[in-house]
Amino acid sequence: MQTHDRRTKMIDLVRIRGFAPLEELVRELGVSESTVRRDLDALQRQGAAKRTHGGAVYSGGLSTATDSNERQPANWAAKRAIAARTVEVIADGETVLLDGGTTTYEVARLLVGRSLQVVTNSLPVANLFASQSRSDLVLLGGYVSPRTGVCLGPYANELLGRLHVTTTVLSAAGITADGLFNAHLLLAETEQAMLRAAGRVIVVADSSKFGSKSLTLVSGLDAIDQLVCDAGLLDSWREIVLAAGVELLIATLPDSPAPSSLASDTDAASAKKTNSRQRPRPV
Amino acid sequence: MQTHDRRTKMIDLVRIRGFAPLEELVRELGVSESTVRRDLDALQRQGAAKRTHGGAVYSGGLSTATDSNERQPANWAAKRAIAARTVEVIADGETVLLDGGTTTYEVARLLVGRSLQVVTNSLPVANLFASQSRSDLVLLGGYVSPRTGVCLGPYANELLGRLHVTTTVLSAAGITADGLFNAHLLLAETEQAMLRAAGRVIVVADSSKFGSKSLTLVSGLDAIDQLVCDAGLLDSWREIVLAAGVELLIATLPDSPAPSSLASDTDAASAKKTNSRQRPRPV
DNA sequence: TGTTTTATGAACGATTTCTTTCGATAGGTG
DNA sequence: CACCTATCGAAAGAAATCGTTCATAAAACA
Repeated sequence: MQTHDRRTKMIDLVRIRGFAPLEELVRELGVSESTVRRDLDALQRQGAAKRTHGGAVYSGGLSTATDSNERQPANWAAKRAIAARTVEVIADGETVLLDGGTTTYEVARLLVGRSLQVVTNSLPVANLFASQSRSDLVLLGGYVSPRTGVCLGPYANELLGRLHVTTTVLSAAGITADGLFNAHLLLAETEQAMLRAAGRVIVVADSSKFGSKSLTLVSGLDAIDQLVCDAGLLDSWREIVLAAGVELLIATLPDSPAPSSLASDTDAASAKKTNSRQRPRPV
Repeated sequence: MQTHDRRTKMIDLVRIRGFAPLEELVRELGVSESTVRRDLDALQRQGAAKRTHGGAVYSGGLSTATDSNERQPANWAAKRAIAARTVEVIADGETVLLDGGTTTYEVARLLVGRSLQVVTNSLPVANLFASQSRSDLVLLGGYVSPRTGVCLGPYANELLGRLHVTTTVLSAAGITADGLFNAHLLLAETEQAMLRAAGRVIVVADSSKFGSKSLTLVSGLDAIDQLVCDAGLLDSWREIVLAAGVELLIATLPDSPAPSSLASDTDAASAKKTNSRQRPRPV
């Protein structure tokens, strides 16, 4: 077996499994430990895999580009908080349309396990729900953008034209008084179709998005029903948003209620613990 | 922070990253190493994660169910050989439509990195190409089947009606003289649409599929241009296939590191090596 | 054909991680 | 108030992994 073939097989194995222990690679490829280590070094330099203690993780795919690497911790905390606040206003049984983007991805993660009908154009989001049987999943088709993993193009827009969802969760690259901006022309068209398909439009955007325009205008602020943002939003922006008739939801950082309840890990005290969630909800 | 919340966050982190080093979990969750280990043990007993040296891998999703576990080694080797033979008859620059299924997934793996236009209804296949910029990717939309991760339904079929591809690679649950069979009614319709969209139809099926019917008939043998199978195909089936005007491609196992032969090789080689090492060559 | 380069496997010390064990703290219970 | 359980953090020995080095074999090359 040649070196190149072996490395191809190796990265195949790592990619399929997501993580491959070194010992397993040694066994399945029939070469020595040293050779596997050297190959993994080469694959790591090449960017296809990332070595860890005991093996290697696949890092060539979308997963690395989107989430594995470090993001700004502050931004990440804000996104998580926004996502946690967003899922509070989504009820079980709804049909939810999820846009692409890191913030909507966080929303999607928190929705996994809920009883929902999910519609999305994002491949990473679809992967979250694909294995679940709790929620139905509808994927918009079309051309898949390599960098972001979202489906674009006329097919996606046309399919959207025939769907109606109760709630659309939309992301944005920038927000000004003029409305929502996005960096992709095709994506803007798809998002406009998402707006038309929605009974309720929720926009998730951290405060850093405000005041910055991007390539193309998606829609005006009046198309938005609810906007979820972190507490860093300036008062001037709050006024602008409220003046446009948008309900503003501010996510607070310290509180992070995980709505997903796992099965009883320890049988004893779980019943009492579930009561620990205290959130006086004024109606 | 409560134990349950912490474990929820932990499995979230592991799921997002695919692999999470222990040290990273210690840092991000703000607890001691011992606690993280104990939690990972619990999550592993629960089946949500799998511990490895230095961290944990997510094991709750589709990846585990579909590929990480062991498949039948014989069948797997046949599928790989079929896939290797199939990609030989696919030229760069083609527009290839890839069906769902484990064999077509192997074909897809070997096509990653080629310069192609790929159309598929399979989420796992799409994930293989999503990160690549070498090949364009078009994903069929529609309802996503939770178990297999393929897109089904009228939307997928309608989109297929407007596409034309040079080659369709189709899988089958069973093959008889009547034609191809499949186990899903909706999938059969989608595959019929795939046949109509194709300039050339390649069916990949290992020899165990022959002679077994399944829920529904997809098409007759005359719709097939090329059929790729392993060498275990009986002559009687070969005649039937050839009589239907199908070009038959038999996949051979050129490099199959069978464990028995590998072991004997190792023994012989080690004996020889030991001998030569004991007698150093004079310089 | 002889030389150079590359690839491979084995060994050893250094480093890291794992498991086990122990003590401390918080919260519930009689 | 005393007791008990569950959880957590820390330490130490055991085990596994990593990086390096060296010798051999194969391949590329002149």
